[in-house]
Amino acid sequence: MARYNAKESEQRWQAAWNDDHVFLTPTDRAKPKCYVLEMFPYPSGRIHIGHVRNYTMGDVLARFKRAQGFNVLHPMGWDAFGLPAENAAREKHVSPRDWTYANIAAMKDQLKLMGLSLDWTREFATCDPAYYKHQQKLFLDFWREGLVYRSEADVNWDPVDQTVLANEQVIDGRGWRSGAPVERKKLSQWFLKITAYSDSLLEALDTLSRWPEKVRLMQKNWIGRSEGLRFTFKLSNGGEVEVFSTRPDTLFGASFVALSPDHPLTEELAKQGGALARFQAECRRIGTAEEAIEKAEKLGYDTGLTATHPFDPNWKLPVYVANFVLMAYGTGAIFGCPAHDQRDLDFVHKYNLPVVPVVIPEGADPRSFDVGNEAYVGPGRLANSRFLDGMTVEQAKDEVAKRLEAQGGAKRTVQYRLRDWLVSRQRPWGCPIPMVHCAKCGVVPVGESDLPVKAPDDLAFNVKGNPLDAHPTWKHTTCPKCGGAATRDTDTLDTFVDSSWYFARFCDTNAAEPVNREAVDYWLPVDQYIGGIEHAILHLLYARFFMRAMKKAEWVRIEEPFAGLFTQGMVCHETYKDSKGDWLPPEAVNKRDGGAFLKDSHEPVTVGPSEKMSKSKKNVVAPETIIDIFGADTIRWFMLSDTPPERDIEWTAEGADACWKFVQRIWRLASETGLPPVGTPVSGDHPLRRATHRAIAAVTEDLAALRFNRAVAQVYTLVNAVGSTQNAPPAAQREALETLVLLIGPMMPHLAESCWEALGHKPFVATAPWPVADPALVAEDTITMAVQVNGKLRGTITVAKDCDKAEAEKAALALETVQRVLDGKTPKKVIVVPNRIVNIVA
RNA sequence: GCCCCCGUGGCGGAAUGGUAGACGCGGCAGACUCAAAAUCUGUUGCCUUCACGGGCGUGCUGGUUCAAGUCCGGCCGGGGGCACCA
Repeated sequence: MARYNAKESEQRWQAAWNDDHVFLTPTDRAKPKCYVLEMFPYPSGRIHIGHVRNYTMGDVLARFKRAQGFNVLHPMGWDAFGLPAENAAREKHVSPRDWTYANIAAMKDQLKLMGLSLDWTREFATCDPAYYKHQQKLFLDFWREGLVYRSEADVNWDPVDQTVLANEQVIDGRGWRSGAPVERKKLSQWFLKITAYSDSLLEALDTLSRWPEKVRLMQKNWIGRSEGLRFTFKLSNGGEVEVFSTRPDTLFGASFVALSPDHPLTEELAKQGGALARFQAECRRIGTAEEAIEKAEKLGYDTGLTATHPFDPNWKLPVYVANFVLMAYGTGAIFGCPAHDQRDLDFVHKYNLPVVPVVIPEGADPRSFDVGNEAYVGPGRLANSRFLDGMTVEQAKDEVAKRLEAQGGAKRTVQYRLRDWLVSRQRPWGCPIPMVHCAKCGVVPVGESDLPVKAPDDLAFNVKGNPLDAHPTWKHTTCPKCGGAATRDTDTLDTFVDSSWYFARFCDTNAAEPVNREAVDYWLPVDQYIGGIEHAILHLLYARFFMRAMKKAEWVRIEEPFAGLFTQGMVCHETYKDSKGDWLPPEAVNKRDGGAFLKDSHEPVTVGPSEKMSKSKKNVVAPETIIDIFGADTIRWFMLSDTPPERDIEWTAEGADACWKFVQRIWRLASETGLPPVGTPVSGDHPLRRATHRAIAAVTEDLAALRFNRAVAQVYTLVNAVGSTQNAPPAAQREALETLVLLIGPMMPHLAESCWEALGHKPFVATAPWPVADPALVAEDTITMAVQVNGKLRGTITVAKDCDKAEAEKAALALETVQRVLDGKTPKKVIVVPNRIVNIVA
């Protein structure tokens, strides 16, 4: 019997699927739909093993749903704008476009080796003008709907990438791509009004039942809703200042008012120059980097002004400018209550201001309660607070709000941490912002008939700043409104805009408008989205916002783009170092006799922990290499086996060998001769038939729940059953083997086709219906029940399914082991859980 | 600092409160072979026993329950998210 030739088989079946258009998206609307999507890749030029894991999972699901009779949409495209193309352009003197499309071609070839059931006719790249044309249209729609605005603001400036970043793209005070500490700059920039949907984005999280709890929680924290009160303090200079507080109950514990260094009032006071202006500059210099914040002392500048306590005209509070007050949150001004806020407490210790506890924990004495160095933030009763004394925190909050609202100038509000999405990027390889700046008319949108606004091809990349801005002619245009001379906006959109709606475009990639409404109504939302956890906030929040904005612009009717979300784990590998401490690639290492050695010199190698595959640690394996050795099915099987899909998986050579052996084992079973012909009726009740139908039920359930590792285990169980019942009736053997092939179809599609053919069937498994389990063969008719005495296992009994309790009890008590332990005593109590357990309490 | 998740054999991991360790890797023993590879069979949590058997076992510790890996409290360890957000 010939060994299974994966390479030959895989090429053959990939060609056959392609020739027969097996994976084209159905156009009928009669069947239920299932939209399966994996996060589309950035075209770096090579697929890495993380892609393989991601796309294998998606492909299994797509094939499984197709077999179950769904109309499946399973497309692929390219998130193609971005900085690496510009860097390549600068270093290799190629155009970003040529570089990107060459990478796409190379990656597509590699992806095709995996045998993914994708509809390639829907492929597009976000850098195609045919795509971003519609994105520009959406931008203009959003502008019309009031969801786009331009504003001068403090922005996060990445000094390495020479561009601004959104808040979500600043990780620990550093640029998400460059890793450079982010600087603050004041620039006029484009924003998308994501905060218009703060509440909706927050509340709808509860409806996303098929999202990981973790991701929902991360988004919830990111949006950061808090309820509080806005109210004003009158100032000694005749002005007033509005503050925001979530703890208005602590108002009688106030000891200062603090303004942000960027507060308009601070600006005004600093105009006179001098110490305050210097203080202000100092605060700005420190920036937003994590280390800076960690080390930065709470610093204040006493303005000399005082603020009048809203409940006591004779009570004056000092007004400081403080470095820890953020202009972007609340009103940019606060009142400080040191006893019940750690930050305020640190501040007053420095400036010797009073600390008056006003919330006293249950059981403590109000006269002697002292917070010491740790602010008390727990519940309790109000004290030292005049008319609030004795109230709970909640009652006091309410009372203060009521009274201040009555006095005027106060308002209960909800405050969010979420900021608007800054989408301007000073980069040329992106979607140009379709706006024109006219001296006479101001900002004017480009006419829709003039879309797409395309960037020129002849960009110079050796310039400082944005090559688009530096281009000699491109930005000069005429005003769409008055026809006079005007300039184009030279910023491009954040590439996260590109990925915020691509899944909607996939529904009809030929649509003349941004989307085909009929197609999106049918296909959206995406039923199962699969990708990395690293997009938990950025991409997934932006896409949720985009759906809402597109709904407002009447392109879609839904608000949530992804009904199901799955975040898969990373692929890891052991790390290796030689005696000099330099990293070694896995292929240079030979593992034997419990040790690891260099392949050529037999020098011992230090084996380090398994870590995410990365170039710097050299612990990478190239997908194309392992596909070349084992074939795609082996790699796919590895990616699905053993480790639950949401966890990190470790790639090992032994594991790959084992998967390869299993491929051969299935091939040996399926290519056996001596089976009755296709269509031989099978009936009766044989253990092999039971194993077969139990496998159908279990694999079906596990695949539907994306428990691929368990589905794999169930397949092994069936294979073991086939192997150990060689004397089963031939028809039952055929049934078992055919079932096996159908069950592995989504996971090892090429092997399945070859086996299907060997079993005498016509192609394709890919279009064959999913097997259905016979309930009569899945159900057990005899049950093994555990018998415990005082919770300790003493034996088992075999009884008829659903036998009555008395019968089970009698059988259990009859066990010799039970009798020995009971030693003649009568049990106090016997608990019988039908079909499960008998517990005898002695 | 705040919030969240996870701790099960040598390893990856199973287990609606009901026989802990399914399935796989690795190990051990055997068959086939001149030999090896490949394949097949058996075995494999720990301790104890010639054996039958017995005891102990899901990070530690208390609790709820006839019954706890699973539920609740406290601790220890690992990972992640947010972080001057008033």
